[in-house]
Amino acid sequence: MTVKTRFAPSPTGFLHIGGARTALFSWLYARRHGGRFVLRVEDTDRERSTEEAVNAILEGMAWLGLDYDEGPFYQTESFDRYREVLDKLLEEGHAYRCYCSRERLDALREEQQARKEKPRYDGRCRNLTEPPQGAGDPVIRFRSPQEGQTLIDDRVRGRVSFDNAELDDLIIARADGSPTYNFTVVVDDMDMGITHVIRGDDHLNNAPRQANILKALGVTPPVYAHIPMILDENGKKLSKRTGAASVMDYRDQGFLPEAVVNYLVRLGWSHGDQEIFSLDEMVSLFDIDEINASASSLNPSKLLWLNQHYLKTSDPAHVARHLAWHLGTLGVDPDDGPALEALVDAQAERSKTLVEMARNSLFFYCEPEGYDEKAARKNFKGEASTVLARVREALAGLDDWDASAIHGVVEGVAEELELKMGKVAQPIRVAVSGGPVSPPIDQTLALLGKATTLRRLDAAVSHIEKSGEFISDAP
RNA sequence: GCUCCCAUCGUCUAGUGGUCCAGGACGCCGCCCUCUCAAGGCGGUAACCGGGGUUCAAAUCCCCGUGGGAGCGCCA
Repeated sequence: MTVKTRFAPSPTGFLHIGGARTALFSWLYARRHGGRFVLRVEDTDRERSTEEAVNAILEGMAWLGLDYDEGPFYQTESFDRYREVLDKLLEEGHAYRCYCSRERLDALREEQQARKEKPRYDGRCRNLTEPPQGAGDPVIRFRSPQEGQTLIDDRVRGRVSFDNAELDDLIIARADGSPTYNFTVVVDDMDMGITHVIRGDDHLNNAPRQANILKALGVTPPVYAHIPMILDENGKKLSKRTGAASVMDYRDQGFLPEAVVNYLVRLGWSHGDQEIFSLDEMVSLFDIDEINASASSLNPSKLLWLNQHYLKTSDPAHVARHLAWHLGTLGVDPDDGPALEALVDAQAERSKTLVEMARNSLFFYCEPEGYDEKAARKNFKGEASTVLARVREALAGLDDWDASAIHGVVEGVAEELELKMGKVAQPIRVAVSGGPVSPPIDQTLALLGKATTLRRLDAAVSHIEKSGEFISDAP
């Protein structure tokens, strides 16, 4: 049997992190077993479904690299098929028309709640032979078995049993004839030949209803795997207020998709003590049986750690492409500076995110706006201008502008002036970057280029001399 | 309220009756390295929710409690 999984989001918002993991697990399972992965958009609620949401979901999937073999399918395009199955169910007595008004249903629910009972339909129309007098358009309800139990052999929960008495006759088609969720899922899973349903455990309670409908249709239910929820860092339910709820927020915050995917796969799933997984490794190792049954909380610092890991170890050209995008959002032209791959090499080990990397690299593209006050006070003391002037002079005579040559020159000046490396490198750093932090000074200058370096050194020397005069004039 | 699910360091987790006075990772703390910031190396801190069983033996199995979560829509 060929494995076939699906991801079935409803387009009522962006692709959030929990949905992304569900999609990832489904994708992984299909890939692992050489099966197929389908994307199905559950848009039967026309009131709430939007095209923007569809696009946001597609964009999120694409960014994560989760490709699908079939789809995207839209449920709104299968209404004829749902109608057909509905008629069949009606004909065979597995479903019936219900004429109860919303008012009656609301009142019923309230009464039951007041009596501390579980709200459920009381079956008034279950055995009707004719429509009642003056009845409006009926909804269609599934005739749910009233006795016995429904067993779900869930791959992550184990065997879960439900008393059928707990399950009422759910509505499978609205008064306007449109089908509802629990029905369309069943029909689509059946028609598409879905073998494994991997979804959030908020659907666990729907499983017995769906299994019963499938049974009425004479079909064996798929294998279910209900995966636990993802909570925010405080163990609370995720909401839009949680820093990054949408996967696209993670892109905007400077994460690499492979870091997000690696982070997500380890949330609820593990393979011994291994933390780092390439996509290929995930595909060959992933299994439903290793999914944890308990909910997990987001751990932002671990994601940051993973992101830096990928920043450091991925192909610099790949990282460079992402960095270029972020530089662009900061209003910088990535072509108007050092070679990006070299920049990535220099900055990766001091960046947790691409945003951080881009911001800390700004001085390679634009003149620093003044000097960091504290850094200048510490490194631009009187004699610093002499040091910088000497460095400038030595550097000006350098023909091969590369890191090792630059290193030699800077070291030479330090020896000549009998200064420690720090006393020379740090003033240069502040002079060229405007602040106290940059990659190693030789690399920084190599990246910056000779002309820019000399120009900034000159500017720093005159800055120091000017403020030096000012200070010595003071009483 | 009813039904269903869950429960190991702060967090992600390993652990499937003995090899566990519980292992790894992130974070945190300390040391080393060092031109800054980092990165890296080394070391440290920290957990089996509680109570009953079962068993020669329980983090691992069972029951109860407690705590968390989900569902109970003409939403998905």
